[in-house]
Amino acid sequence: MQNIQGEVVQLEQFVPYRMVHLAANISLGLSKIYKDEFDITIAQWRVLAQLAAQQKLYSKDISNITSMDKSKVSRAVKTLESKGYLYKVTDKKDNRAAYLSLTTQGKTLYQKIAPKALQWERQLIAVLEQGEHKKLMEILEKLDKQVLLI
Amino acid sequence: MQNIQGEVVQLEQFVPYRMVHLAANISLGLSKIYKDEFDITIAQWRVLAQLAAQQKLYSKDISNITSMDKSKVSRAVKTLESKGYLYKVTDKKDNRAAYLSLTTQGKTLYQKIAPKALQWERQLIAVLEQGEHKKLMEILEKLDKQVLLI
DNA sequence: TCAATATAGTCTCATATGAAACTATATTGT
DNA sequence: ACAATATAGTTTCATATGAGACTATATTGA
Repeated sequence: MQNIQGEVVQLEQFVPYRMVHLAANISLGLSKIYKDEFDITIAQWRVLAQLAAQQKLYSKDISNITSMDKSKVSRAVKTLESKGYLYKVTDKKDNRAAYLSLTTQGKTLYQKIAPKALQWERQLIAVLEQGEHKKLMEILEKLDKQVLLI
Repeated sequence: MQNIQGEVVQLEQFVPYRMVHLAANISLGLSKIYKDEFDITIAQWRVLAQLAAQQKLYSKDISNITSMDKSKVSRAVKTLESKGYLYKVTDKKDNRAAYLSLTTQGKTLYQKIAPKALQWERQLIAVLEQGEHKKLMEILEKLDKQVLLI
């Protein structure tokens, strides 16, 4: 039986692995808040958060901004609408498209979730030293741009 | 209609979102290599990589190390076995368990994938400045530990 | 000893997923 | 004008997923 020759991927030192692994754990931890306390999926939360930041977006915009595919956005929007958290208004200039906006109920939901999400984030980054948070954001920014070019 | 009051989550500045978003893009980019060129899923690749680093692991070990649940590992192992990339040997001390090892064919596959994976990683981190790679790994390490405590 | 409990790994089931087909509408080029 | 093409958003379909049931085996404690 031959031994492994040539280059070896040490998964613990392999950036993609570490990144994906950490993200999965973050996603799992944070989604507990959405799911257990508010019965909201991560996709739904993202739509909610985008609309909280900017009223009147097309589904397409949300899809572009968040990199979620349009099926996923469509489903999240449908559920949020059925629960009364958002409403659609067909664009008069283009009958295929519809602007999405949060209802009062949707904004209220957002206001309940947002502080808890931020609190969770604070607990997470509490472990970082002075300046590391900013450094992390810079690095993520760079990698975000780079990954699209590979 | 009320405006959004209180704390607002700026998704672009929200560490969990940025992390998960980047990881999804990394995963997508890298998986193209496994999938298109070698017809291997990410889960299968992880099993392969763990066994390349350390022959003779239980499925349970791989599950623990990689944080993949046991169903996922079981399925990945089953497929890799059916393709002749690994084999099982029942543990004589415990008939429930089996050691997994790569076949020669499995090692060869690994040797083909590993350099491409590393090359992909090099392209990714090429965008980082001096010292940022190391800094990133330190931060990921800290966050990894912290996320389990929240 | 042997009943109760724990564990390794597989399988089932209900749900989530993305790709691509599809519907309806809009835009472009001749 | 109108045929060809493009786009917004929904739906379908085949596959992937995790939770938990399940089988077989091992360990613990009375």
